[in-house]
Amino acid sequence: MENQKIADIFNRIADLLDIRGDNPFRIRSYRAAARTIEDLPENLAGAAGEGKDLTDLPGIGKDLAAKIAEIVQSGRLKFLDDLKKTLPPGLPELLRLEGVGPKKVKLFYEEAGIDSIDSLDRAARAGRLRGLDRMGEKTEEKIVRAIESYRKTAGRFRLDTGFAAAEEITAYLEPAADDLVPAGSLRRRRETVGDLDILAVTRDGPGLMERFVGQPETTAVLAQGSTRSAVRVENGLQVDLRVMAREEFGSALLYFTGSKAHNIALRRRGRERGLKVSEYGIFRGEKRIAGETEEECYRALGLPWIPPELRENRGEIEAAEQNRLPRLIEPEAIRGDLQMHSTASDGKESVLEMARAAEKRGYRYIAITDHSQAVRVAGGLNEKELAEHLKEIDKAGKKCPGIRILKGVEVDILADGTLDLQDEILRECEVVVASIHYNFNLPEKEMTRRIVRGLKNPQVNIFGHPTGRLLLQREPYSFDFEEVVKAAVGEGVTLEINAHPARLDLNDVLARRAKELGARLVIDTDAHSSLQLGLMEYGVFTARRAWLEKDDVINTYPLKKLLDVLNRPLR
DNA sequence: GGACTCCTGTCCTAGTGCTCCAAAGCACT
Repeated sequence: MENQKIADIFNRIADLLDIRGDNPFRIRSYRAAARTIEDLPENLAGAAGEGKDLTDLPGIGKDLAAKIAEIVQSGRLKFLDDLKKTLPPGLPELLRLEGVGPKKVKLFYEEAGIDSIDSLDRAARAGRLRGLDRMGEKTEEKIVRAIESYRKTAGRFRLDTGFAAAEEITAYLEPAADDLVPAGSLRRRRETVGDLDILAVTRDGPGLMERFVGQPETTAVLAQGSTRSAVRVENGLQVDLRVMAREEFGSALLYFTGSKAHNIALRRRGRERGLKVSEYGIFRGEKRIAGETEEECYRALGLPWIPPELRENRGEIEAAEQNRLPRLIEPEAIRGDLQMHSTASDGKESVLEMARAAEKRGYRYIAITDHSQAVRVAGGLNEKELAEHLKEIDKAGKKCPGIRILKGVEVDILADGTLDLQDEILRECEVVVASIHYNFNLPEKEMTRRIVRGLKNPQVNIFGHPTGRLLLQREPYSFDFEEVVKAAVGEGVTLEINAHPARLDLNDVLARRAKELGARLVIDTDAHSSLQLGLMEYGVFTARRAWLEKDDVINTYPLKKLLDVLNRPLR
């Protein structure tokens, strides 16, 4: 069992208790435990199985340890099952709406009988909320907007959720298949996935299908046939399995990888050449001329193989035809990570622990960039504390000679565009990441001015998570992207692709545009624990979707060249 | 519910801005 699954159960309990108005400290305990479990480098179910004492973990006492044991053993938790019965099933979902928290959910339910997104939507549109305590017209409008935004992304899942599900399912199916490849938007590494398409080759189709629909995760069988079956699994994701013959595997993979726009363009191209392109192969008349591999399918269409990340019909077919597809950046090209946190602010591990973990990954350098004072929730540092912390970083550096630990900070760009720390201390840093964590709601012009002013500070090297969006959760703040990129280019500021799968910010489209405008990029994990250093691959996926090559990304550079770009001396 | 300790009772992550409504909920990692 994945740690995430146990953490999800605790978070669900916290949500329900929150809506019921339970003891806030009890609620916090569940959330704290969930976070501890998410960040755990080892598998909790395994540890529990070996008889390890789970109460040694921070925030896990006797009660929660027993609950974990129950989850590991039975896959369920009676406490949660009982708790669920006390409230309508649609209530927790309301918490996903921006601007709606437990207090409002409780109010809506108890005073207006609202028990789902749909009923809330109807009530808000009918103006039936404004009679409630502290509710007015503005709040109604805000809720309608929040629901619209939520619905745009409902039914989609973050890429990491898709990966975890795909891994679990393919591992389970492996004994019954010769070949097994997840296709669809997951293979194209889109930031979110709708459903999961898995392709298989096997000599025993019915046996594989039996195993697929019977997997322990299944909550509903949507379809079951000899070549295609579909199920819904525990977290709501729909998974399709398709069994193909060996000779059509390539064309099927091509078809099911998509995107739809890419496929349409390929089929049109085929038709122009007198060919019929389908998931079963490429045919001239009745004769199959390609189908077993993707390479031969593309070749039959007069094209080199196109990496899945580019298959969006955004110019990749023309580029392939003219042999000028980009040489996309590879994960192995990454030499360091320029944004991460330590215990000095809200990270889970010390500078030294982060450095040693990064060294193990083969990195040559990292930057420790803890928060500045404005981010109080994260224990951000003021000038004096940062000065002390920089000394600590130097000390850690001496203990870990195999990797260069750059002194850094993630400083907030305040609402007026000034920075949250004085220039003198920023000058002591080798990497200054400037980011926005507050006042997201400025009008576009004001926000643009604010960012540009922030980036014009000569100490700033990197603009962190530039749009501020959280996937499936929070829209980006509004600003003039082109103007900001131009300012960044002019000031020598590098734009971040934040690799955290909840952010992926810049996204693929904007990162590509930034490159076109002459910007340099960096891929950072923003890790809050050593485990999260592994999120780098998600940033690389996004960079590949943005057509980026190795040289577009500064943390592929050797240290000397990197410092040169950062305009800092090599010490 | 956990941690710490006073072994039953107490405290627990700080504080600010925003919004929208008139005192408080929500968001911020």
